[in-house]
Amino acid sequence: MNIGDRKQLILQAIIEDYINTAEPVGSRTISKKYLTAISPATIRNEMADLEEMGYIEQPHTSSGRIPSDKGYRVYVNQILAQQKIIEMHQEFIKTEFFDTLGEIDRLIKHASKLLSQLTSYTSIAMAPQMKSAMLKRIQLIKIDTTTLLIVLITNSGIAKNGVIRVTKDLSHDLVDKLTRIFNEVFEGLSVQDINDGMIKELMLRMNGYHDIAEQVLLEIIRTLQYTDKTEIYHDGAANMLNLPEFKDIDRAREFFNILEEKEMLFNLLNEAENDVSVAIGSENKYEQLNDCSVITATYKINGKTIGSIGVVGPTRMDYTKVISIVDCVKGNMTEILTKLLNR
Amino acid sequence: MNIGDRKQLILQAIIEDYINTAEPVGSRTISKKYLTAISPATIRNEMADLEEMGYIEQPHTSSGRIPSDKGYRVYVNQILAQQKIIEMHQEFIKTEFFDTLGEIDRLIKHASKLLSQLTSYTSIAMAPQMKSAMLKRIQLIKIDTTTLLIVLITNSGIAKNGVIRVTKDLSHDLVDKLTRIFNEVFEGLSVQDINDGMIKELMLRMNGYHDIAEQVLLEIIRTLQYTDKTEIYHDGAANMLNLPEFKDIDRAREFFNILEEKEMLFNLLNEAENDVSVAIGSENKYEQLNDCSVITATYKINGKTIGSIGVVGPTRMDYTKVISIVDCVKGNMTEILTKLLNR
DNA sequence: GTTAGCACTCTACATCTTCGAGTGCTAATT
DNA sequence: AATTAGCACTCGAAGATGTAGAGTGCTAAC
Repeated sequence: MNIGDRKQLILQAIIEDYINTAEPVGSRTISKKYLTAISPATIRNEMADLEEMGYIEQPHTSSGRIPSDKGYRVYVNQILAQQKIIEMHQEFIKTEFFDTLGEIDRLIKHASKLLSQLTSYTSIAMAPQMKSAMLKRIQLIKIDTTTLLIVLITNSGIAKNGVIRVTKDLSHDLVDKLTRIFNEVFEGLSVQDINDGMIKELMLRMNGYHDIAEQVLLEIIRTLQYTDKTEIYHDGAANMLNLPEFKDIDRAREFFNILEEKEMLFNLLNEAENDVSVAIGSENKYEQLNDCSVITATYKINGKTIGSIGVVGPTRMDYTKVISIVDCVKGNMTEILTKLLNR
Repeated sequence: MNIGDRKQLILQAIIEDYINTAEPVGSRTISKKYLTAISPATIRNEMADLEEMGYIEQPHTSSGRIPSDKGYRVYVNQILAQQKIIEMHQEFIKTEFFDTLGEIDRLIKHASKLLSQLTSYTSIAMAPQMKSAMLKRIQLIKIDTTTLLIVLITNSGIAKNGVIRVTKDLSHDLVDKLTRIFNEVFEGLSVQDINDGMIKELMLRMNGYHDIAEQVLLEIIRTLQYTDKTEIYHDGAANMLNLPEFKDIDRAREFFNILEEKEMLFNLLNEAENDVSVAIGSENKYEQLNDCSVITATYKINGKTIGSIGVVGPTRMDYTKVISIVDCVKGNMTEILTKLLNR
């Protein structure tokens, strides 16, 4: 899929100029600012070719060209292939993160803020996913005669709470016994791993307390799933209003609507691949994002993917910069989380 | 501070028309739509007086009048005094809430969504404040050799977690003993109540484990305070972009910036008074909100205020409707929470 | 005290014009 | 054969102009 060296250079020039100015780029500009050795006329010919091939577009006759999604794709692939990831802000991000030891939630929110500040776009981030996390420990605590607190602790050291109301007054000994059984059956498993066999075993051992066992089990599943879909953060939404592409109120409103659809953000982040992935304009599965680009990456603990972060910006996005930053933030999160867990 | 019956009627007409249309209101409109018995000329005279008194303003010579903050204030005071709170959506809100039994967080988020949907403005809501909540129970759980999970349970049945890392490997018995001491010293108190005397007592009884006691105490305080300032939700921000007053991107950007300042939202909600309070335009303590109105109310458990909710909209806001809705949602939250706790 | 009448003001909107950036094509140049 | 200069043409952005309409304040009549 080689499009020719000179064409490639011209495409790159168009993209980079457009990223900076948000204005269609003309042949004269390219000749003057980027490729002084080539005359505007020649560039015009090449641009006609590039347009025919679908890499650039003309908003109207007699205006300059703007990159198409396909054009950006070529450009981004080049960046990704060349591992052109710059050590930009590397040091800054590192020091920023070392200031936020503490709870994981805080780390995620901090990462989100950092992403939006550094990129000047909108960041999104999901907290560690509980559905696939291994349960290290389940603890039932009796709060009062009818209330039971369920504390779930995962292998990654994250704790979540759920509450159930019971009709019988359970003795402390019984609560301890239930706790023990739950741990023996489910320790080391994730919610996804639970199958009928285990439930049968649980019920067998819970003889006489089937109703409570069921209640607890349901609450465990509900707590974990609820957490996953709701602990989604975003930051820097207001940044978007600085961009010329959002001077149109309708577009802006659509964008802000997306941010309030947690479900959608969840799906976006859930598709993030191992490393850094980029979805450009129409490549996005949601129509509403068809003139945005989304860059996502996953963070891990001990090599296991547990959540993801991302940046949403206009298709006219400074890809090199944003990819670098997302990559770097993801790397630092992984590092910190792993250290935190193993120390 | 009686401004005269007819003037009052005219002011009211101006405000109500302006709320609907967002256009300056002229004398002819009032004569035709509201006060058919009075001629435009008379109304013009009265309007000149109202303007002199500061209740209405003229954007430019030869345009209609718009209400000033002072004008809105008179209008709102009237609503509040007459207890003109309508039973609007009462039934709907009630049934909506009965669908969300479960965790308190969920309830708050749901309330926030409901507020923004019903009002078409932006809602804000804070989760129950932990700083002033009474601690019912403190539970330390050993996760592994160096990690201790702290579970805090308040009187209102809300649980929060904190984690600390310790250098010594503590035995289970010791952890239980520490748990017991912490409970004996702090049960029934709020963080705010903690004083030097208690810390001394704690240290005395924790002989030999001062460092751990201190670590736990700090983490307790930090967890509660952190929660308070960060668990602030908002919803319906995109609604604002439908309003003509936000067609100006700069104003919109400013507004969205406010929403990302959790600190500010926290302070706004923290000032909410018992019942429903209204801050109109320049009455707001933050300059950025000078052309917005904020309506807040507090929700309670067993008669004790534990958090608050609010709606932010343009000064040209349908006060009657919004005040009613905020009042009603607050009432339902209080009811549900109290029931939830006492059953 | 109220109202009709009128001259005046100001904005919003539509129309027109101009300017400049950019193009594609052709013919000359390398 | 590839490149470039030259030129006529296109189109949008921005300013200028004109007009209609909504609204006012004032005066004089009711």
